Amino acid sequence: MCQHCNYPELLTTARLELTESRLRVLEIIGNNSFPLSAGDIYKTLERSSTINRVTVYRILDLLVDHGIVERLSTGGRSAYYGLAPNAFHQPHPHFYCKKCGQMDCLKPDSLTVKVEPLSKTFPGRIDKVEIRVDGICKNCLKQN
Amino acid sequence: MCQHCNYPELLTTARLELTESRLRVLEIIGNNSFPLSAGDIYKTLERSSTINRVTVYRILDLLVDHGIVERLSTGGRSAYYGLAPNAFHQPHPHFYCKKCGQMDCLKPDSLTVKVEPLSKTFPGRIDKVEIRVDGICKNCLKQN
DNA sequence: ACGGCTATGCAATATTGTTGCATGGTCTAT
DNA sequence: ATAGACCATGCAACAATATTGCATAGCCGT
Repeated sequence: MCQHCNYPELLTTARLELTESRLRVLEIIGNNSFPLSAGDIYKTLERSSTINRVTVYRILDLLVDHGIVERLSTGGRSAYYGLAPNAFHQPHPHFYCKKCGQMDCLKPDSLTVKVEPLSKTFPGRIDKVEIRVDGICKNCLKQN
Repeated sequence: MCQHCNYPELLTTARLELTESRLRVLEIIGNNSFPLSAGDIYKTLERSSTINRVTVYRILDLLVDHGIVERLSTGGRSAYYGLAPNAFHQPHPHFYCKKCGQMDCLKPDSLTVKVEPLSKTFPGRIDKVEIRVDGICKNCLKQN
């Protein structure tokens, strides 16, 4: 849950038309404390009113392209989405539970990496560094 | 290309039946300098003799479960596979080119992360830490 | 050689994501 | 206010990736 982000403003600042669907997608992502899959987001939206699955994918692509939302990979099959780093959100690593598929955010300083040495010598363009911890979450450990 | 790994031995040490198909899958992964997708592996195998796509997926799952092969996520849609860290292979980060989908291995010490502080306080089980750099590779940069 | 276990194949299905086209709404310039 | 252009959304079909259930055939220990 983000106390600071103004979602309509995030959209308009990126010069994106402010539509009901886009705002709802962004709110779901921003108000959730952990990243969600496209399917999760679609199902949540569907509960309150109808929206097309394709529209959700397109909005997600759009938000990612404009740097408002971040697409995260998991140890599993589908991508997860969370608010992209901005003035209120530092980049941070994630934890993926191999058992239940839940993805959690870790504290920004719990794991850090120095990119400079690599970026000085790397011949390509570096856009971002993703750190993901895989394992079994507390809850799933208990169940065994 | 791995000069040190004995592939049949890797299989038998893990108490896995040594079959032609498993060995071929493992050799393809081990002899390649960068991780491959399941589809890549399947296509390569198909060129020399027939094998079922499902068999490839099952062998990959098996090798991952037994810690011989490592499943890597990408910024893209499918998982990639490389030799798992062992006596001859240190864990290392990877680079994923968003444009061509090529996945490359980076030097083990090019980016490192200290896990201990996290593992001391984290309530779940930590199996591995994956570091992936996303961007555009040298070749794709040239093409623009 | 026999019985059981395992690896593989095949077909069907599931999941996730994408594309092409139609429609309807919004914005801008007149 | 209206026309034209543009854009967001929906719908259907498709594409890529992965999984499941069941059949078969091969291997292994007795």
